[in-house]
Amino acid sequence: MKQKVTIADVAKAAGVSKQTVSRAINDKGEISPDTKERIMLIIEQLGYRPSRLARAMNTQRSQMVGLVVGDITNPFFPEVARGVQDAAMDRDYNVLVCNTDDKPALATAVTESLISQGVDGIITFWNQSDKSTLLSLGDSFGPILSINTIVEHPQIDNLLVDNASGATLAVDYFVNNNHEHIGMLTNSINQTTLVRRVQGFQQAIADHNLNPNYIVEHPATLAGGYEAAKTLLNKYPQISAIFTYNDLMGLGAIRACLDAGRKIPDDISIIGFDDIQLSAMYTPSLSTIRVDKYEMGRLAFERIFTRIEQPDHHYSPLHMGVELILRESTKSITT
Amino acid sequence: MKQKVTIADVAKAAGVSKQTVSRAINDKGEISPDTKERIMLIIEQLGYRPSRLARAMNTQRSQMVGLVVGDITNPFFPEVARGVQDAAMDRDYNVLVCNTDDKPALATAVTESLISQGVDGIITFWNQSDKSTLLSLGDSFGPILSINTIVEHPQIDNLLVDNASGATLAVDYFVNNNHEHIGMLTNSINQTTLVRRVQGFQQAIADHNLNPNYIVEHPATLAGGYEAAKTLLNKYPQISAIFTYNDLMGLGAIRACLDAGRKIPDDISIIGFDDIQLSAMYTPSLSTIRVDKYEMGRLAFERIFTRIEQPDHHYSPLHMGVELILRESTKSITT
DNA sequence: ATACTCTCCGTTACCGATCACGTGACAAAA
DNA sequence: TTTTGTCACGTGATCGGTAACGGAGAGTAT
Repeated sequence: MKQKVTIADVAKAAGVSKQTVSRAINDKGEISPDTKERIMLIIEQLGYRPSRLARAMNTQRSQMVGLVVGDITNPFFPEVARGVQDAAMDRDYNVLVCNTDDKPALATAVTESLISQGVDGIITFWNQSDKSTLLSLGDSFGPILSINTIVEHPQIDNLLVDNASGATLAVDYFVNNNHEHIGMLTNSINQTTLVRRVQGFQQAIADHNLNPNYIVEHPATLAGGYEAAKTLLNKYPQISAIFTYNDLMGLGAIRACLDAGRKIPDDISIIGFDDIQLSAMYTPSLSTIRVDKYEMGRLAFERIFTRIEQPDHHYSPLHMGVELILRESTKSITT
Repeated sequence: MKQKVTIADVAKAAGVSKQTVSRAINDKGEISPDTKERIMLIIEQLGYRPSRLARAMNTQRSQMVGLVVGDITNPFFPEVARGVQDAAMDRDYNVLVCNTDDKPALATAVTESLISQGVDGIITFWNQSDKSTLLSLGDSFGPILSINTIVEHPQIDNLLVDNASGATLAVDYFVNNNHEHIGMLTNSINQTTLVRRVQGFQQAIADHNLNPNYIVEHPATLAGGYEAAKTLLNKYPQISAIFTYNDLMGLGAIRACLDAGRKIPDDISIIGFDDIQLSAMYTPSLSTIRVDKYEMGRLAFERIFTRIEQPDHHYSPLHMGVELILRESTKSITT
């Protein structure tokens, strides 16, 4: 039992060659409608499922892509993953998902594993400054889409979130609403994404000639945001607005403010980054810089797919815009 | 450029046969330490990566498993996925993740796709009453782990969450805290998980001779929970405790209660199900029946892995216990 | 010296598809 | 009648590994 039906079985049952069966299932080459119909019927009866493994051996296309994320349980990633998966399904591709916990060693290991597995392309959140590994993989492997980290390589594509613009949006909003002491909570782990958000923040602060020293760093978690906000408010009580590295920190900051007896948004305004689902449901809900994560996933797959089809074409980097979403953690002055 | 290094290249470079190289990388068969070391060195130099595709052709093991979930953006699933992925990585396996949106047609399609892709086993949240598809897949394919739906088949394993016990825990808690009018919000989509939770609830209610009519059904979302709770409270104002199908509905119910001017937990107590991350962070935080999702994922993979290694052994169904987590949405009477 | 064992490694076939080419039948054109 | 062409399908090689088996050479027992 359970011995799988192969193309040879179908061929024998239909009294034709394997090649003809292959033609029938792939709609390729010359084949008479009669024969094809007959073969398809037999395929149905036998429950034959073509092996993509075997097909991949010849075509050098496994119809799989790898998706490398930091941690799928981080609310940011599932939406991206879903976008990738949906786009992949449209193209009859499957997606292998791996986590790195933002550890460079793990990132390298899982990526190698994916390549070994035979994926046609890899979408990776490469959130580390070291690009050498990626570059050599670009040489030895091929289609890679690097999100967040710009890598110059003929086989590597780039997708970038407008992190700096997001920071500018937040700071400008604060300034327009008469905030003069604006703080930021940043991630203590050095990541390319972080750098851009912080630099954007600092640039915007400088543009408005404000005090640039209200920065505290902590792990980018809810607890980290809580601690960071507490520290910031203790040190600089005059602060009336906080921009956070991501929404998790923003939510932690909200709790810290409330626990410290500061009212939101009357005493303190807070803007996060990413717009994870939780932010809209929180009490009070968190204003944030939205990134369209689902669309990002779809875009990422479409690009890597195009690259797989046309490897040597030149592609320009993809940019994901951001959007300021105002909710209960900010209060606009009435005009 | 980019032409992949094959085992033949390594063999030629080392002046040995492919078989010997194979022996070197797999530590299998007789090979002298010298030769092996020499080959490994050349592998390193050439940047050779064995193709799992090719290996899979012979061994009939792709070292991939499929994970079929309802929707990876549903906060319940990422943790499960992470558990599966971590356990898989320990065994040098990769995981293909697919979504079904709980649509039977999609579930069948993605499962077929996974099999075609060559996975060694499939872990699926098969949340529909129709088992025939699963049974025939069990015949024609092999190792499948069905979560939530019991399927009797020599090739299919089962993993069950103690849904009924969870409901009992909730009702018993309510009763012990002097609640007499206990309602439930249920999912309007008919799923096996739902049935068990509702039956458990009804049984527990019956055991305590309480009114079993306080049930309202709506989609199992935040908005659905909101509407359902509103309806329930309008119809039966005497209700003082609500058990919800899942946490999302529970959170929606909290909002509805607050909007209706009912205090939580003073006027109304609420218990959800699943313990998604959001529940602990909400204001007020939601009491719930916790399911250890990460562990569930790990267990699921370990079982399917064991099954892959020993297909014809008999395995008993796995049970995941649940736990009552008390938070701010419930108030215990002081003893 | 012969036979036997044990190491170590090579040869051949094969996994399940596809690709490039080859072949036979039949019809239209010369 | 021969040539040319087209259609429909078959043949053999191939993708990159592994399983099964076989064989050469060194060492040991008879």
